Parts: sequence; structure tokens; C-alpha cells
Amino acid sequence: MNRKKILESVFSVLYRHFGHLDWWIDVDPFEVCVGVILTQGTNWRNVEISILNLKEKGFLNPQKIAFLDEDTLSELIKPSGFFKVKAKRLKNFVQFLMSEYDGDMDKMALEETHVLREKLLAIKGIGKESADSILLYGLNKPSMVVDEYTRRTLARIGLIKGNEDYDEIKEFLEKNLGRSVQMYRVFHALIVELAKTYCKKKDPLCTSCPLSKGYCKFYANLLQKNLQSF
DNA sequence: TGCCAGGCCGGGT
DNA sequence: ACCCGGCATGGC
Repeated sequence: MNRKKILESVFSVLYRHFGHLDWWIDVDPFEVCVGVILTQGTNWRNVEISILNLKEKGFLNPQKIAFLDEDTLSELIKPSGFFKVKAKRLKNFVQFLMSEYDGDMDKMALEETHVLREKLLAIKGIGKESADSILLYGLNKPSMVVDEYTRRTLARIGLIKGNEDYDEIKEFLEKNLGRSVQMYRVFHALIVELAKTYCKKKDPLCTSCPLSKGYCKFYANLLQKNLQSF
């Protein structure tokens, strides 16, 4: 049994359990970018308040944010925390978008995925997870998102050791999930849902996880045994 | 009540 | 190459 089969089975089980989960469906790509930056280290609920603030003022577009002073901006995004650094990060991103693509997300979307990823990573405040989230959920490009949940969950299942770096895990997933944007989007959302619900930091044995029936390392074995039923 | 949330950067070892 | 503090609000 190879890791690809197991990974496919994991997806299958999660999909059956949680259903079709996806994020930012049909959301304006620029709004996705703002959301991605605001949600760094922060609960999504808090981000929604900030997004609403920006929308109410009609500021949720590149041009407006570009000409907004940083203090006003940080005031509007206060609910999502780290508001001063995030105001700066939003400014950095918007400045990039304006200067490289005339503030046009459609133009940005024309870039080749890997090229754009490197450009995004060069922006202060955009790390790997944010860059990949923008690519995947904002622009529908095949760039898998990895986060702490993904690392922890895959490690507990036994698919990775857990000490691999970001890009290693990303490549593992991209190689074994196939290059389907839809698959990446849903898989990441499913993993996050699983981790938030059952695969918590404080519960290393995953005792509450209905999928694992005990320690998650045995999850892989469970899948192998029952593979034919998936 | 304390802990954590859909991270990232910069400086120190 | 890792490790850590700082950044900050709101919900359970």
C-alpha cells in the first residue's frame, strides 16, 4: 500500500464524513487576498467583521485601499487583530498589485503559477501559506496550501513524519492528489475541518476522532483494511 | 478564565 | 538551520 492510495482514501473518508467543503466560492479574488492576509494567526470570525467594515465603507477594492492612510485602514481592520502590521501588509500587497498589474486581479491571474508565487513571496507580509491561499482560493490555480493543521494531521495519520518543511509537504500532496484545483481546495478545507474538530493540539491521541478509533497512526491501517469499501 | 485562532518577520543562537 | 518574541482582538 503506497502513500498515494492512503491519501486518496483519507480524502474519501473525510469527504464522506464532512461533505463537500470549500472556501471563498465565487468570492471576488481581491476580497480573498484581503481575507488571506487578515486571517493570519486569527480566527476567521474576527476577519469577517473587518471585511464587513471595509465593505460598508466601499473600501474593499485595490484603488481605495491604495489611497487610504494606514491609520484609517488599521482602524477598520482592528477586529481581526495585529491590525498595525496587517494594515502595512495590505498596503504592501495592494502596492504590488497596482504597480505590476494596474490593480487588476485578472491581469495578475495571467501570470504562470510558479512565477506569481515567487513574486507574492517577495512581498513583506506574504509567506508561503498566504501565497498559496491566494493562488488556490483567489485565482483557482493548482497550488496546494499547507498549514499547521495539515502537518499535524498528516503526521498523526502516519503519512509524514511531521518535521518536513513546507515545500516538501506541498509537493507530496500535489504529486499524490493529482493536479486538480478542485481537489486541492476541498482537501485543504476538509483537513482544516478535521483538525479543528478532532485533531487538536491538546489531544495528541485524537481520542475524540470518530475516524481514527484511537491513535491516528492506526488510521492508515484502518484505511488499508477497509479500502475496498471506499 | 485562559487559551487559541485558516501566519509572518526579524533577531538571536 | 532552528527557535522565539512580538504583533492584538474576540469567542468559547
